[in-house]
Amino acid sequence: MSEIPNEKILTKMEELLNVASDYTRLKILYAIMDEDKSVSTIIEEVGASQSLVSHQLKVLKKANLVATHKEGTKVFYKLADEHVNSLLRVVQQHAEE
Amino acid sequence: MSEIPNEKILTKMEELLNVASDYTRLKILYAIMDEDKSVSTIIEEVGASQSLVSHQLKVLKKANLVATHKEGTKVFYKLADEHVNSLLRVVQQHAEE
DNA sequence: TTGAAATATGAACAAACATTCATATAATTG
DNA sequence: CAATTATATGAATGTTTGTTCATATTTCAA
Repeated sequence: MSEIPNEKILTKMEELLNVASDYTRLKILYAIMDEDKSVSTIIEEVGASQSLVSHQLKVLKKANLVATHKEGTKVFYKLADEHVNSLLRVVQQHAEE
Repeated sequence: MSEIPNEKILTKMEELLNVASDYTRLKILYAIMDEDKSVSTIIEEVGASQSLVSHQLKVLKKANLVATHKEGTKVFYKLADEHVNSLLRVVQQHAEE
């Protein structure tokens, strides 16, 4: 029997889903799925404005979906863990049918 | 290499995630995870108002996350397919760590 | 140190959304 | 039919949120 999870878990789930449920952020997540990339590269590949990408990267970071490291003036982003991958795969499969 | 999915797929993914990313709707989805239940039962188990549950059931139905059948005056809701289960499982696992 | 390149931040605004309250519709029973 | 139970709908509202524009910060090179 799958009971309804407690409030804390549900709120966390809501947060993760909320952060993932945006067109621009989804694109960003896919862009850095295989290898980490600099913000400028992400901007190119996603095709959104510098400001928008930066704002959304901040949202993703705050929710711990992505991690960063710096190299000179560049900042590289990558997926934080494997759960994000799994999530995207499940959702994509659903969307493709 | 995982390319960024096309616009149509991304929009569908965004929609699914959006619909799933709400506290009340998450509770509803869990309530009907194992067996279909009538609206009144869902209201009890979820602990939200009649109107709210009804509104959110409509959202879930429109997005094809749930399916219904009628018995007399009662309407029973169940999860539409296995993807919804998988999604909830993946997200819950992420939230529990 | 001046300039340029890369990234972040803040304000502003329209659009989307969750919830409530009141009311409507549908089915059943007496 | 009248009354009751179960569910749906619509309007109203306060809040959240995605996006843009303008500006700030950081790092490095000349």
